[in-house]
Amino acid sequence: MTRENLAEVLEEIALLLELKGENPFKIRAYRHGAQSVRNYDGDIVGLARDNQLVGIEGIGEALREKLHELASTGKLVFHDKLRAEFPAGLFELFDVQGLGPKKIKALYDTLGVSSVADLQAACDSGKVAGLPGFGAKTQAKILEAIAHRAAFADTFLLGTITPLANEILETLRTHPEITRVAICGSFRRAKETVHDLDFLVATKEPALVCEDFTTLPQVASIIVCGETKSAVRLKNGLQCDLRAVSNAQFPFALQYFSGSKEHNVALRSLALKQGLSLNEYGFTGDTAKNFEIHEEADIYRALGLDFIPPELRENTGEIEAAAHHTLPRLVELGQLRGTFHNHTAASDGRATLAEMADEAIDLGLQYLGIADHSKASFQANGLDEERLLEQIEAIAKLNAGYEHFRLFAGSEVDIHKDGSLDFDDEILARLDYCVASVHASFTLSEEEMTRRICRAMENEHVTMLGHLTGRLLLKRDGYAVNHAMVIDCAAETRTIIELNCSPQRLDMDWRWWKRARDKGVLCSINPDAHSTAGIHHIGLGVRLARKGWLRKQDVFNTRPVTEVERFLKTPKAKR
DNA sequence: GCCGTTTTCGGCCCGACTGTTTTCAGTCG
Repeated sequence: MTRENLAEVLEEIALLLELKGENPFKIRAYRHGAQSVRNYDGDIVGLARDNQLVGIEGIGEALREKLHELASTGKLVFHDKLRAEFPAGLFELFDVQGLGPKKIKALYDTLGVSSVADLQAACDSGKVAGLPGFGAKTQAKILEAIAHRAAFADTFLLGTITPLANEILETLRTHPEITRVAICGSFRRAKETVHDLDFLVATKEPALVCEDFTTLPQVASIIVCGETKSAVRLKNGLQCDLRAVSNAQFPFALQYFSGSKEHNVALRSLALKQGLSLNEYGFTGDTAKNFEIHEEADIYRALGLDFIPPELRENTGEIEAAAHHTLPRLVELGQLRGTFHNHTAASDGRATLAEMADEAIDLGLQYLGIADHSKASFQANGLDEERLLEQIEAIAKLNAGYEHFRLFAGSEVDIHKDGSLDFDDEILARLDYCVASVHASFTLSEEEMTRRICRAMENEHVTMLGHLTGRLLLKRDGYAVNHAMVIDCAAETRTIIELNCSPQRLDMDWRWWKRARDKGVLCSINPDAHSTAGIHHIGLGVRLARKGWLRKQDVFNTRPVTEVERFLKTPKAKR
């Protein structure tokens, strides 16, 4: 049972209750509960198992008991009974854009539609258009949505769509009728994956701008186009929404559309307590006139809050911290002085040592850690002892030629199934540092995997732990591992944990960093670069580190080269 | 179903767009 399993069951209950036409607030409570489970920065599964879910926002008595049953027995009778009322295929209908619970229920009740295949057939035969509340246009839109669903994923990696997002942003910036522009939504909050891009513009000509948006060269089809809002599908399947507001409304809309929904609900209820109603256009209420709002920060200030960086807006304690003026000062890209965990052509990278170093120098870094694979990763052309020693020598030679730059000789050493390492201690001792990672035997039990990783961290030469779960976002889940125990072990053994910022990894997950930070565990923002371009992902890494509440002092590679050298020469116990 | 220095009951964010509607329901964010 994982955190995600728990959250998914709650989400599914919410869907089923929607189909039954239950009280919308009850449905929202289940959704909110799922979100709380996903975002909780602790061992939510263990707490649920031990029936210790108290004081967690959004989880009351009923959800506590249900989560306890689920975590301790692996099933939930309430859920099973609910599920038995509807065919399983009905769930996939929620993936079809434009279909919600009411329409799905109508289709099921009248036409017996219980899967996307049924729906396709019902549309093809024209039966859908004849239903009350449906029509020819609805039927055509459903067919279009089914085709889209088959052709594209509906989720994209933050790191891979960032260039496209910025390209559109720059185009909008040049529009003569647009004065301010921003990307909002989960992109701005640095969620690791996003469903769409939300563009916001300030303009005096909203309808014109909305129409122009639908003619961008990247657009494949138009979803909606109204007076102040339009939405399009790009050629790669990504949906982009545009909202057009006035200059005065812009800060409110920026705040509103940046979300998260949970953050906004909390913010609005806080505003209501102060006699203010907040929406995407401004404040209303008796005291609304007292505030001059020009920037987003002014809205937070009006509510007695410090400015909350978008990455933190998940309603996981940021509003309380902003009220008490205890928000962290988050790490910034410009504070990074170097980075570790980079590959070269010696293993499975593309560039040479010198090329990687030159790129790091161009980025303004003071140092770059090389960490090619070790011999057990033969699929990645891992280095054996002899090749590793040659690389150490090559690095020393290059270092002699740099004036204000240094390469660190390291290795991404495989953690064997039993927790032993792929190189002997004598070899590891020759390195400046070492990243230890799991690359095989993914199917161990959670206990075995946790023990395996902790054993590796106990090694004096293991400086940092690589990609904690091995997950590949949108492709495969990480292996089972107890995060809380690994974090505790990292704290005890003074082992750094990597934030692997390769776009498909972003591992360790941002939800765990606050806990790690509070235990005194250091983070290293590592790009796992396999090419010179790959080093640039440290920018993405910083965004995720910020999302994990990390400050400059929590991130090892913000330290200048001299401090890093001193740190690496100090025995782990004294670090 | 959750929550509370207005409340243990009665609230719970709300606006835009579309399509099928003669005034609004459903979906989405």
